[in-house]
Amino acid sequence: MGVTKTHIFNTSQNELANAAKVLAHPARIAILDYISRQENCICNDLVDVIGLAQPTISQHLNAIKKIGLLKGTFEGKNLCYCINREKWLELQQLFHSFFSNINQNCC
Amino acid sequence: MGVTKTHIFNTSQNELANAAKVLAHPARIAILDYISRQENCICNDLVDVIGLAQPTISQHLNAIKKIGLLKGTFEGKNLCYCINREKWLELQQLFHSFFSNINQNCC
DNA sequence: ATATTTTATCGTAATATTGCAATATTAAAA
DNA sequence: TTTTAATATTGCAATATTACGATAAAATAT
Repeated sequence: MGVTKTHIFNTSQNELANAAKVLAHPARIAILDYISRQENCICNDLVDVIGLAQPTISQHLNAIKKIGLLKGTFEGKNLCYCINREKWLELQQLFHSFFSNINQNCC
Repeated sequence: MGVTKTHIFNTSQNELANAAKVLAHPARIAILDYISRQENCICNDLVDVIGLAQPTISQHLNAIKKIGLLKGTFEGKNLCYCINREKWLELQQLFHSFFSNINQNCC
């Protein structure tokens, strides 16, 4: 026990939950905030900007990457993290419809 | 170690992360989905509808309650869970502005 | 008053997340 | 080729989350 029973929920419920999980840590919010403020792609001031150790930042970036929210070059020194706009809009839409499809005639 | 360093992040980052944390489990999405489909307040078919044990549902409800997303009567048999619309709209706005404030001129 | 029904809490086990030091890997620079 | 700089991976410790059986509490019904 202690493991989420994903199989008893439908795809869109799991999808939204997984997306929310990525946003469920202030470091990842801060990382996305920071990347969004850059005109160009960032390389990595993230460790300095955020204030967490490099391996920790790397793990958070990986979590963000895993759901496809980042694109760019991920090899070597000149790597370049960017928001994947398509995925971004997709998630925006996902959250939007979740928040919109609530019955307003309650209580 | 192993504990989130909330103090190094700002209020709105922590706020959004905490809201996302509530949505970061399919059971809680399913619960909110279900409540939203009811014209009236629900009492508790949730255990049957969702398919998790009663203590587990109770815990999930508590997590949703804790950030103020539910209102109603919480005592006794005739209890009544409802979406707190004010908080709901607040969260909707929170996510909306997060998704909107992303720089589109990247990569 | 005594069931009955409904929800909450406690205790516990399994798993997941967070964080970092140490180390490995990778690619550019010297 | 050897540094050097940047990122990834590994291993581990601390904490959080998820889930449920057992039990308690609370309110209605009998």
